[in-house]
Amino acid sequence: MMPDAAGKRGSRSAKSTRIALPRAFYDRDPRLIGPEVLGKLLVRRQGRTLLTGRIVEVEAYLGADDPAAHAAMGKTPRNAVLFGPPGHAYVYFIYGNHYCLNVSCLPDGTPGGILFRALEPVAGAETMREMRGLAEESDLRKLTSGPGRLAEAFGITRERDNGKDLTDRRSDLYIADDGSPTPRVLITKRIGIRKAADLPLRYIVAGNKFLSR
DNA sequence: GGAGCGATGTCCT
DNA sequence: GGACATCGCTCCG
Repeated sequence: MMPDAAGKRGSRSAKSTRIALPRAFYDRDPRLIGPEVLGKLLVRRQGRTLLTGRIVEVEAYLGADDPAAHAAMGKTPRNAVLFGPPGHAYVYFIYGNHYCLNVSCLPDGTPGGILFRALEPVAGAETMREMRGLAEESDLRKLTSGPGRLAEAFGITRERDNGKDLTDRRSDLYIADDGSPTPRVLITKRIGIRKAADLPLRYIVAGNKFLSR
């Protein structure tokens, strides 16, 4: 008679409280989103298997003020998603070998994004291992600790996923909040870039074992 | 366990 | 033609 979810915390299963992060979450400065998206889940439907990873490391990329950002030089066909509405996947191919996943931030017309750098596997680790081509006894940390690694483990490619709406729970790729507590966050310099290398725009879950490097 | 380096596609100058 | 938001392999200690 009183369907008050907030008052029934103890009786809710984790799955029933798993909701997609809404578009408004992304309609902000990436520097605010970075620390808040840690602890959320990246969810992928891969055939019949559900792949899930907890987000433990991200980086913020800005617009014209950030020389390291793909958006710094203005809108091109490649980076157009960063200039579009918030909450969409920006996937690019780098070094001839790897895909990287970002989510667009800020309102339509204003560029910005968050790069996903590391996940902690939650469900579907066996499938992730197959996607990565790793042996069964290999270290779990090799699955998703690095932007190229997590993209491979989740089968993320530009062809399949670029531009996809990550706020749609019915999609085969979205970001979810399962109500888990906000982790303790540390902020460091970004990794693997030449330009603007000293800006403190990397956000990590303190002490997590699945960080890159 | 760390430095060095090759692989390799795509974009922009 | 060069740069690149990477990875995994060597080689060296």
